[in-house]
Amino acid sequence: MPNILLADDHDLVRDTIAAYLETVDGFAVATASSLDTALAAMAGMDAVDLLILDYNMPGMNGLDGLDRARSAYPAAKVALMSGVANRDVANAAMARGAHGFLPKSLTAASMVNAIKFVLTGERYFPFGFASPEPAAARSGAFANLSEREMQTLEQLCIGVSNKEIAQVLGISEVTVKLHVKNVLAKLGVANRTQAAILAKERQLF
Amino acid sequence: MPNILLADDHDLVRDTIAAYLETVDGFAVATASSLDTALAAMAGMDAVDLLILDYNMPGMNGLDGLDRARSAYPAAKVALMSGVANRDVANAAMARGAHGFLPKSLTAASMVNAIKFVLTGERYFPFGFASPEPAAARSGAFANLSEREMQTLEQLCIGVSNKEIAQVLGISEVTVKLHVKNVLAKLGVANRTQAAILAKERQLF
DNA sequence: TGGGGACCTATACCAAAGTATAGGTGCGCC
DNA sequence: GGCGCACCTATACTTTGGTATAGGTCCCCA
Repeated sequence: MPNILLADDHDLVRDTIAAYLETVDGFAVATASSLDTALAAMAGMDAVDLLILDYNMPGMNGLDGLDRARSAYPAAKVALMSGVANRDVANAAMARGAHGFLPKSLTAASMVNAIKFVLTGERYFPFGFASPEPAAARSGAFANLSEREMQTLEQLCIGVSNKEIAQVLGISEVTVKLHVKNVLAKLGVANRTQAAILAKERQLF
Repeated sequence: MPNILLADDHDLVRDTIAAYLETVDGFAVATASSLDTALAAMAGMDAVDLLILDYNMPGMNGLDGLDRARSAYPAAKVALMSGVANRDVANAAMARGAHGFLPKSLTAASMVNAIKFVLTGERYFPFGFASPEPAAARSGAFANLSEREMQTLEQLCIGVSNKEIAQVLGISEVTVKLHVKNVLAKLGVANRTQAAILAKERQLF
């Protein structure tokens, strides 16, 4: 029977989640309303399998609270939970050794699955946060690019010169410049570097 | 009892994984050695809960095979498996609707956990692929960059001109050019675009 | 006390990038 | 046929990027 400590300063959120985990899956769930009370509570408890910390909670101070919890109780798994789920925060949390990142946008069922997953020793990272809005990738400005312009953009993402692009595509350098100019205009960026960055961030190439 | 179809052209890999899944967790595992035989096999089977496709396998043709499988059997969950696990491929696969990406670098236990996770309806994405080797990120060439050079690189990743960088850093454009030149040399790239791409891929900014 | 490295500036030069204008072909569509 | 569009080429030009060389200050460390 897994032992869970859930720390969140938002009473309603904390209690409802705790109740759900207890009734639906029989987890033993203790609660706390701040990082300090959570750490204090762990001192008087049996081994806690999983500590769930709200990212916005007194005492957290960003991800410092994560470090404090991990160094105080290295044996416990620690997952971060956040309502204002930000991709960078999620990445940083995982990089700092969190065992999971639980956005509050998860469904209750998914949260239980994620918690179970973490309890098996795996690290849970919600896919939606790995690559931001993959649906929007080819949409928007990228949609109006012609075929040649897409090919040109692909080369831009390698960082090669116009001359090299001309060789690869078998056209003159002048034409490449034309395509590049059109790409920049359609994407609304100022130069080839920005175009490459934009395409890279959208995971196009 | 979950029904799994595992398709991989590498006989040894396929059979050992299948045997492991069968004996350890009692999954019913069928196998195939190519995409076409896998799709054909599904036609004659009871509902398959999970289809696991090797990324490098006859008939896959990159991620086209994933699309084929998903459109042929929309009800089945589809996970991709790959030995030459590449972050971009993993992201692209998930963006195209894969329910999981299983690098062969996973331990057997982790793979089972991941498969169970996918079978619950969640989407599994190995954390290590979300931000590629965060440990190695600042390593290598990036380590020898001086503070100013890092600041310069950060600006390069926005795609701004030398003149603008000069304004932001409060130095002359000539000095910026110097820093840029040093950055390019230390990173071993030919121009600012490649430097920006490299840093972006390493998730430095 | 004398390097050495990070940092800054300057002049000069050439290559590359980007803009502007003008024109040509082929294709589909009304 | 005429129109628009994607595509190609060309000349001419300005701006930016990148290299080379030379020199300066500051600070740390042997």
